[in-house]
Amino acid sequence: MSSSQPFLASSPISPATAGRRRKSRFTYKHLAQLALSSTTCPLRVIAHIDLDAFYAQCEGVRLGIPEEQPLAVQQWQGLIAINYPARKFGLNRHVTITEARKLCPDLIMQHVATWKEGDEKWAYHRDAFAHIATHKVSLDPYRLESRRILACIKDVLPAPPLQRVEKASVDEVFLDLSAQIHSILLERYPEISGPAPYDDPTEFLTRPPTSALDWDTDALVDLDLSETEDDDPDWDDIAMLLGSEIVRSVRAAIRERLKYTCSAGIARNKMIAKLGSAHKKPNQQTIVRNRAVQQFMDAFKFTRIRNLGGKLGDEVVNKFGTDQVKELLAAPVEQLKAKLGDDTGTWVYHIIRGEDSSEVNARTQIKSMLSAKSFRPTINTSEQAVRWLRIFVADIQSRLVEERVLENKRRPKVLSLHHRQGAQMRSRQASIPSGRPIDEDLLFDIAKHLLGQIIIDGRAWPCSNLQLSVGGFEDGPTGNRGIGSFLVRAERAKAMIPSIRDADGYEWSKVNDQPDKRRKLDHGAIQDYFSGQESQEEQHSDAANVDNADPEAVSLSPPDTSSAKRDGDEDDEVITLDETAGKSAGSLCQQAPITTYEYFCDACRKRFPTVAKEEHEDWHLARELQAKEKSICRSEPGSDRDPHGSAWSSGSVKRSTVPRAGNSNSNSNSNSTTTTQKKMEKMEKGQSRLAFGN
DNA sequence: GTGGATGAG
DNA sequence: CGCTCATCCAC
Repeated sequence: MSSSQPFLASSPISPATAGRRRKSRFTYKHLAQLALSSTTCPLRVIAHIDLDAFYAQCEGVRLGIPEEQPLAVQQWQGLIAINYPARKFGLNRHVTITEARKLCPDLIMQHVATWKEGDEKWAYHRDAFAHIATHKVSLDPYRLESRRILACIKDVLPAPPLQRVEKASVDEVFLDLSAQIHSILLERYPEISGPAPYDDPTEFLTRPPTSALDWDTDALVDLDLSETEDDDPDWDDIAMLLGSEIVRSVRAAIRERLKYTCSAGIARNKMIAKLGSAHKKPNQQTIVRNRAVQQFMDAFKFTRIRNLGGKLGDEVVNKFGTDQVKELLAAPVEQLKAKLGDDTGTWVYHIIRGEDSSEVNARTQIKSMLSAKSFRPTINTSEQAVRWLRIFVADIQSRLVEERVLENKRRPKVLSLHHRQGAQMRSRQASIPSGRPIDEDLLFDIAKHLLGQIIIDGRAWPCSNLQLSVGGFEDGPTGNRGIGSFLVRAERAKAMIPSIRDADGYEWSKVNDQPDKRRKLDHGAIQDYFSGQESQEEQHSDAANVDNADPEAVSLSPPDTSSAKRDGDEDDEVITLDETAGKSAGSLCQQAPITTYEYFCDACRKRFPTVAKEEHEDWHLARELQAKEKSICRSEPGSDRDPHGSAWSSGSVKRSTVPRAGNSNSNSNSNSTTTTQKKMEKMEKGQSRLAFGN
């Protein structure tokens, strides 16, 4: 119904010749894993989208500057973003503004917005550098644009859980396209949509129709040893191609609706997708097919890989005398483990082979918020510092307002103040009392108190940097809305009626200490729930009434065989719910405690699993914002105006817990890091050799 | 929980 | 560079 799939119409693959000369390398089980966005599925498709010179584009769009015009974003004396036309003149981030002007006399340098003491809002000020002593930078305009873009992306993609979007930074997102692609595959290729022969999920699929794949497009298929290769496409190639179609449509929407260009990478995991998006930069997308992965990686310095860009990367370079992936490939895993520690060594071994099973985290709520200032001439009195605290508080408060107004009433629990004196960094934090609303005075008082503490136990002056931050966000006390309180209620339900536990595959006991696993389970459950419910129309008007379970609703769930039918047995990698799913969905609607599983979306007039609530509501918010978008005229090029669009939640960056070196430099404490170990285990077990080309 | 360190953009 | 944000870990 409302889950739009715009790409079904234009298949680049001609189904004409249905070649079935051989079997696919993939099985029905792999296909089922795809529907679940399993991180070990060899058919998985991940995209990384990266806005081109984002800050510069923001200013260009805001000011209505022609795209070919060289443009840079200035922050005090430096340039923090340079658009592509300007880069042709050899400009980079480290040139000063005078050097820049010399290299490119035509360059426009727009200074970022700033806050001024006493102001209620940031603004674009002329001659900002003159005010460095009294203003602080504000990146709010870019956060706001980032939100609009994220909303646009969420709008063009189908509703969750087919959609999975992770905001990775202000100008980057990851998409897990697996589930969506799965649904497209089933529709386009009925021959694989049926049950497996003999109901055996280990049966291989038939080959896809073997006409020439139209890898065409500006989207680039990349790096292919071609010649010697088996040119027959398999389902992973089809999946990538569909992924590329989706990404192209996402980029087109961003371009048309918001005027931004971006680059993208499409590949089998996050790491490669990200390398892919950086491969051809402005306004292009790159597909890295599975069979091209190693070749693609070979060309890189491994220091380009995430988590290897810092000290860990240096350490590896020093210990192995190279920074090339190609050369490090020769190092046996034992040697890597010996020199880097078991966990890090194993991780490096896999990552340079293109293996990365980190998941795309579907959440986008902010976890902390920070306002900071480096003092060019240092400051020397607490009076000065206090004045800056006031500004920080105003900044943070205004951002909190945006967050909370349109979001699920979350509020920060702790306030912390960091202080730097020379090389010395110190910080103190305090909890924000709950109960009363947060306002500037409250935050300001706490901040002053923290400053007092810092000043007391240490020589504080001269101070070269101050940062005030809030964190420990949690759902507001009023909100029965939100995961947090859901968990509380769920725990209570569990204690009272243990028998309902596990009926549907949830592991209640691990909810609190194992967020990652929890997340994974959630998705399997959600997936099945949705597919089982598909065409149900219900007419509750209030989520609170669900426990009155109208008997009619019980019939909601003949689990849709197309996607919910999964084998169970041996492999615990697959989330298997098969018949249990049907049963539990039924029982969900009969017993009182189920309320904790569900909420009712008024807009959709449907029930959804509570675990999907945040995501679902987020999606609605995105759509609302999009609707508004369409009727908004952009603000005029004037330079002293705030371009304040409506704010929408967004925000958080749920970074995957990635194996970083547990040991770090001084390899004294080279133990610990169990998360790495888990990752490795998962990887070894799941990552199929099928993932590689022949 | 707190404060420092690291890594990312 | 300057400003954010996130995660991990020893304490």
